[in-house]
Amino acid sequence: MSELLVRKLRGFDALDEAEVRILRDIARQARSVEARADIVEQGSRPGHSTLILEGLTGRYRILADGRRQITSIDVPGDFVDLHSFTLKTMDHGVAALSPCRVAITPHGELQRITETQPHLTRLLWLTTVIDAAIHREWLVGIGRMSALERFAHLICELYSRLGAVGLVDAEARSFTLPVTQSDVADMLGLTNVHVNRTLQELRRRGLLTWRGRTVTIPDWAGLTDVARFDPIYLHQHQEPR
Amino acid sequence: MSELLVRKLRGFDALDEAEVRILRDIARQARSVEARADIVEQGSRPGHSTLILEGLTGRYRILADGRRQITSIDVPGDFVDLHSFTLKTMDHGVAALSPCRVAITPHGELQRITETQPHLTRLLWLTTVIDAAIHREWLVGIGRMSALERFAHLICELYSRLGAVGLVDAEARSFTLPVTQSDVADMLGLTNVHVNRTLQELRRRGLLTWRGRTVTIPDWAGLTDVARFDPIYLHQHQEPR
DNA sequence: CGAGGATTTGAGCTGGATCAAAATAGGTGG
DNA sequence: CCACCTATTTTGATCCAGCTCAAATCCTCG
Repeated sequence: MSELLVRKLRGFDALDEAEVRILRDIARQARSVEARADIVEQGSRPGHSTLILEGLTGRYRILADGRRQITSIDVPGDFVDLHSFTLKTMDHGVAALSPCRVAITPHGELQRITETQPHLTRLLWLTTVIDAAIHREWLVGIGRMSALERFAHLICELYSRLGAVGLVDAEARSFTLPVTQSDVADMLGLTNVHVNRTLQELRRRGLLTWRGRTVTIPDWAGLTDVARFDPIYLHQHQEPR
Repeated sequence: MSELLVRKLRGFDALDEAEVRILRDIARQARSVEARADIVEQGSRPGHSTLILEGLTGRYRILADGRRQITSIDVPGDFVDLHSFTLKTMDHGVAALSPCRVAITPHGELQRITETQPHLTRLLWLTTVIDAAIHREWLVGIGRMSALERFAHLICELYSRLGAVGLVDAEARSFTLPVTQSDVADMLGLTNVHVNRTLQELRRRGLLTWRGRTVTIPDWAGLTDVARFDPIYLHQHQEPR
């Protein structure tokens, strides 16, 4: 069930058979979630962490006056709230951005892994540390880059992350992005109107198309150049951890 | 030497004597770092993690054209790069924002803790997960809040975090903030000019004074109100982890 | 084939940027 | 203790990227 997780962690370090067995067994009770439904509520104290099998989810905060900021997007193979295992209380919500399938891992199971599987523990720790690295990258984007640069950067990031779990069409340089422009606006700290205008500029420059739910990148070099995209922050390479 | 770390972790969960002994012994080779010097270089592969004993440090990225974004600020008792233990390669730099004293913990030591001290491992993991929670809070600020709101929020956060390690004057509601307005600008994603104007507005409203290196908060309720500050994201309370 | 959500366009506005210069403050050496 | 030097803070004037509000258009899928 959680083959994607195995695949993702193998991208960071080799796994032995016992570890693979544990990971294959880690996620239970797969269920479907409809688009826009909350998967984890802000302020809740979940007794399990949720793994995405299909679809995209977003961690978000809504301010009193309705302003929303999506602080991260998660893709299949990601835990949306592994951090709730040590944090205990959710300081933000997690919503399905598209229809999703998810599975859960009881925190007791994670506890057992920390007691008996130090290497696996370090790898799970690593995934939360990479979440933080992505947050930092977004901070640099929202804080210091233009709308055009950060939209381009987001697309580069998603292409790389989805690629790591085999969810891109490498031939066509395309992937499925089943979210609205308003969702993208809440990720980039922009309005939907400005996201739309920025998208048009990316199209005009021949860097991107986005028709239906499919994003295509006709000029990867051009896009990474505009985005100043350097994938090291994703740490997608194997080494002893 | 790392009494502050003990104090900080005790704020999250009770520690037994063996754990306290390990933590007291964890940081070695204290040294001084002058203001503005790099403590960890972007792209480096440190063999140890650095703990702050005194002073303030910032994690930062500089873009090709010189724009700088500080993605987090660390205070005494914080590891500036505990994440480098699993990440291996630094995807950003860490600089001393003021004169600092720091100590180091070899990664081999951390490795040993993950092999033999699951509870301590979870607490160290927790500190990195709280770093991420702070990143998310900053994202909400930069993405969706005004300059005034986020400046106020930063001050509330620093007061809370410094308070957790005993570095505020609770009587006077003041603390030492030995950084420049340009540093604050790079934290908030603003220019130094606008930070200055925003500071004047905070002063005018009687929410804040900042003379020399001392920040005083004459009206905590007013400041938290402007900032929409809710400290849950700092997770500063004891519970079994 | 219709309806409601999503995208797109238009027009005017504003928070924060930019550029430049003046006023202060902290350190330092004499 | 003073004079000086440099970094920092503050002010002023102007500009612009992205916002707001409002109204089409265009999908999509039931």
